[in-house]
Amino acid sequence: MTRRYDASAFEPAWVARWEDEGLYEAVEDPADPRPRFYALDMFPYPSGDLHMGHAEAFSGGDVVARYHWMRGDNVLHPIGWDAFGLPAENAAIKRGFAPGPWTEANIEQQAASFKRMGMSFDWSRRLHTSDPDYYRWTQWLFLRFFHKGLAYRKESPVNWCPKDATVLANEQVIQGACERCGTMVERRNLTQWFFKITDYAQRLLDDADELVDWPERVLTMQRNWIGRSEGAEVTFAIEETGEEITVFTTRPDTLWGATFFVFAVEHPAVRRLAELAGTWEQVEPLVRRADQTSLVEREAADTREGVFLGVYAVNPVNGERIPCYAAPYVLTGYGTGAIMAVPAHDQRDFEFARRHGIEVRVVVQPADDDPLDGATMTEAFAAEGVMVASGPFDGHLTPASIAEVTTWLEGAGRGKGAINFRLRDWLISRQRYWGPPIPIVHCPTCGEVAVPDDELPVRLPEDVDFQPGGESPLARHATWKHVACPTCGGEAERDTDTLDTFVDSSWYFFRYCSPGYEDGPFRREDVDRWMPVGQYTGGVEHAILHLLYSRFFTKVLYDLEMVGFTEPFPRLMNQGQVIFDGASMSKSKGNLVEPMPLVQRWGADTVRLTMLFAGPFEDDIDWKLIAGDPDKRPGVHQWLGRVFAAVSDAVASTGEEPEALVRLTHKTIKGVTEDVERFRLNTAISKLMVLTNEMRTALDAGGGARAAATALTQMLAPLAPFAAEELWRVELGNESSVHRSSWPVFDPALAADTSVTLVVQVDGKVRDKLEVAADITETDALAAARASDGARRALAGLDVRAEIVRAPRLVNFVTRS
RNA sequence: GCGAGAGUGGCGGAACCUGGCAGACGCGCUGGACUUAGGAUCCAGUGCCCGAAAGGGCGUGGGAGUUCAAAUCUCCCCUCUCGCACCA
Repeated sequence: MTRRYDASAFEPAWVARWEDEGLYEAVEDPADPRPRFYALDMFPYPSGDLHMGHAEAFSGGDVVARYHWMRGDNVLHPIGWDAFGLPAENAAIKRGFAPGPWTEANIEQQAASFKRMGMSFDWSRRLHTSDPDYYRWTQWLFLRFFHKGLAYRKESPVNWCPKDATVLANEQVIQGACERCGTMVERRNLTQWFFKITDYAQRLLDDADELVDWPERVLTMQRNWIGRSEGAEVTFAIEETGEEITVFTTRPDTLWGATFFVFAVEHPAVRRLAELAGTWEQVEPLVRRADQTSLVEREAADTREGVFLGVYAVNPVNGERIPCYAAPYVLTGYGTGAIMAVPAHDQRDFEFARRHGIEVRVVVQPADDDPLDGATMTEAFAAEGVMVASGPFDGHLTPASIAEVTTWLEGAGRGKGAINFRLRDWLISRQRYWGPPIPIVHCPTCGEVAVPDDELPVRLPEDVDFQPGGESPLARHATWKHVACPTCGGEAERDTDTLDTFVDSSWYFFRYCSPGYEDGPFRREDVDRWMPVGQYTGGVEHAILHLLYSRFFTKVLYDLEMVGFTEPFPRLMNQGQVIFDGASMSKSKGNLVEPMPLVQRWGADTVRLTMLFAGPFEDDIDWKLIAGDPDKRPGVHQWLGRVFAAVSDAVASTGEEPEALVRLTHKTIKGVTEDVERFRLNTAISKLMVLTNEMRTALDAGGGARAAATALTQMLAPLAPFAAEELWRVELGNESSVHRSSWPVFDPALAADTSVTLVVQVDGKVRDKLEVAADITETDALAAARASDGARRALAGLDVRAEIVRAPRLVNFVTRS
């Protein structure tokens, strides 16, 4: 009987049945001979129900996990929630709830939605980062960093979001605005906790070369973020005080062209030097303004502003005295916060020099062009050339001379080769409630003291006014912070800041390997058995933040001998964003489309297929363009209807399976396998559609299609797990799940065509097409082509000068010379 | 400005890795069949132009090049998206 497709009739039942059968639990038995495969999805924030982006990302990840099960792997496909942090906390406060219960409620909702969508998660390993059993180990790991000198506290200018009332990491500031709320970030001098990620800058950069299965754009973003520059450090002396100020430059070959010297306005020497020289009155307004304006305002401001400090620096290569300025265009966080300025060969210095009437001295001339004149040039010359007016280096060619000058500086004790990174240390403390308390006690006599491991977790109190307000809510609690110093027993105070959410999410994938482990964050044997992750799937918005931090964590844990590898995610897949009519979806815009109502109406398989068939997984999906009329039946739903009809008819069919269908079945297995391996799910689905159409043709002609139906159902299983299971067990009559069946294999002999289309061209234009045997000889192919109607017509009256024969695909007659 | 990626029908996209039938598959649209009038289903057509048809011409952002042959390889240009953005 032809079976009608009605998803609601069986999808919920399979959810329950799969759970009863424990179908998706990873097997821990070390004696299990199957290869292990760790399919990891970036865990979600519980800030509401699932959105369309989750539907796409997790559908893709689920295909990978299910495919690997069918390939015979022992698959670990866990799920958890990134439950701490600003997104959840802000959403809860906005709605008048406490973050904890609100987060829990969302998690339950998302969990139910994931199950309804047919995600093959191993629920026994579920974790929440806000659970004390989890954040205990987040704190424990923080202390390992602390003891190793990789977690430290310092006062420095930091990013402050006035709306969220907390500091932010550099990575959380997007174009000068808070990553979360979009408010312009301010700069404040505060004492904060940092992770010393800069110690790992070179390794993060070097190991990126190994990540060949990462999207190129993500690697590029990470490399740019780390921002390595090679150059030299050169020490200048301040004439008036004799103090030495070191600068970093990538162009030591232009040292002889330095005609002024610039300090960042925040540089600690600025005030002292200005007061000494009696210029503080002129300098102070600039310093104060830079301190108070937001980063964006500062960048948009007069870019070549600056004030003469009244003192002079001595150029170590020629003893020349050059004026010192303070200017906002020199950044305090990069290099040493002071620069030598070479206006002839740096555009920024050039503009500053012209503005302030400073000499522009050319020390590199273009090799094959008219010589430059510093007095008249209109822009800096940064290209390669010949060094001039540079003492012992006159005539040397740059950039080769950079290394020569560096060596010479080192020999003369005036400088040394140096490497600088753009990457800054990771600011991890937050003045907010919803995160793991930093497990440190501040003691007046002992200083910063680690909370002993056996006193972890330092629990987050629940009786707290968690409204943000400039200091951490934990500081406002009446009693929480008062403790005895673990070292001396005297009166002391807990650190009242909490850890950045990204600390929680930098190690969760290790915890999945040892769920519930009580003697540490994870067992090394477990982690080394499952990891590195076989396939990591998630959004490109984490290209820098989460992925860089997780790589950093893994390297630190490697150095602590807690894991046996240095890269956690060798294979990364980023799904594109789901947008609507060119804009991001949001409730305020009224263009939010949520997956669960669609699941209710059309079924989970339809939602999964819609996302996966829309285009390449890594491309953005514009819902407005793919969805069509919301009241019309989606195309993939119609296809599933045809699949149900074809498979059920095939079961009832008694005829012989036609050769063309057998052949197509094997070709499809070959093609779909390749597509799934390469994550090309849109084309995998299209190939299954073609097979479905061919089955229909065969059945309508009275033929059989049972083998095709079996293969189609199995290949459908990772993509549309409910429909495939229903067909597999009910229509095809199998006892056990299609999701534990073996992925079909193709017979190469049957996957190859016996006859192919021979294209006949004249001068590269198609003039005829012939069906020929796949093993046709070149001679026969040429003869057949020559005899074809199309060729005869097109060649009439023309001389054939050459015949290109590529049997069995093509023959091209060339008539032109 | 620097870096990365992308430009193919009315739409999403396929073919690009490996040069050889451009437009698979689906949506939409047009015409038809059927009917218990349904979220139907099925059949046919659907790049553009000329033509009744046969057939022909044009066609993958633009321009050059390599080649018997270019969406595909090379170079230049244009446009768009994303990321970074005074990083010395």
